[in-house]
Amino acid sequence: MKTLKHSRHREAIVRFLMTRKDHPTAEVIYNNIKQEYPKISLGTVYRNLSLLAEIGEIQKITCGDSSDHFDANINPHPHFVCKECFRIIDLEMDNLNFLNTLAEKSFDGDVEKHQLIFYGKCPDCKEKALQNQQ
Amino acid sequence: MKTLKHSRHREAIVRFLMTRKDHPTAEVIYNNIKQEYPKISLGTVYRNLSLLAEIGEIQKITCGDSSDHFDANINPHPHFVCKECFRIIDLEMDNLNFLNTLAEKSFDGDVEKHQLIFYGKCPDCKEKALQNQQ
DNA sequence: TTTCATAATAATAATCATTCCTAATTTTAT
DNA sequence: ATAAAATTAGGAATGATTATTATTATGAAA
Repeated sequence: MKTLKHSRHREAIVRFLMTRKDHPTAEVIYNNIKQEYPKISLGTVYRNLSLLAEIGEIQKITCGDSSDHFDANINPHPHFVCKECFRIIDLEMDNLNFLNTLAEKSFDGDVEKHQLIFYGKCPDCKEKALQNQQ
Repeated sequence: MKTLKHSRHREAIVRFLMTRKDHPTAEVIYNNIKQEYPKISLGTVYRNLSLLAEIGEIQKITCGDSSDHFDANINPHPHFVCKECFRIIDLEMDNLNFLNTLAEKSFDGDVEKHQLIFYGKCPDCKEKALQNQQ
């Protein structure tokens, strides 16, 4: 197994990700890190994001749009995706681990984790729709 | 709004999808339909899959691997993805619509639907792992 | 603190799924 | 049958992501 060496870039990626609640894409992360480290390359961002997700330090979110999103909050929690503005919102719901147990009762496999994504209209877009009606 | 015209290809795609429980990718669907309609093009498969998903006649499943998968069963149900063989399995669980209600209580948006994917080891891979231990 | 093995990187090419484009064909309402 | 509009094949284009390679940075051991 490969031993990790310290990397400023990787550290910066995690640090940046921890400041954001909106689950940015690799591209967005790249553009932001570039301000601190102008020479960083997009490939480095992708490589480190994969690595970090693999070792479980961050979480990759695949919500159905064209790009993957990343979340520094590895505590299992559901997400909401707005079908209008495509923003991703963390939902604060009670612990849903019981779903894994429930799933395991329905077949013979081992369940380790789950990803739960809700789709609909976010508070902002809901509000805008209401205003347009009047 | 565009009115749909009848299309043998689109019909064949739906018909094929209904015979499968394994949620094939566009590529797999293409290779199978090709045996009945050798001149069909991959673009046609993609276009029709998008269209069918849009009008709600089929369902697109984005589970985190490189390709989208498709399901003719539009009745909401959770999926299981094996982290070893990557197969997708339908889970037969009790109705989980209450999750949408629960989610709506946690913020101000409108929830229309959800996608629930469990990850772990499928029955076959679990069995294989056991045999290798002995 | 030098040395050295190896991880990490920049830059860029390559890959792969998916979408777009266009001219030709099919469908269907009249 | 006619014509408008949807559908198609074939291939080019796009866009996200991964792979490649030569160079640089890191960290353990001497």
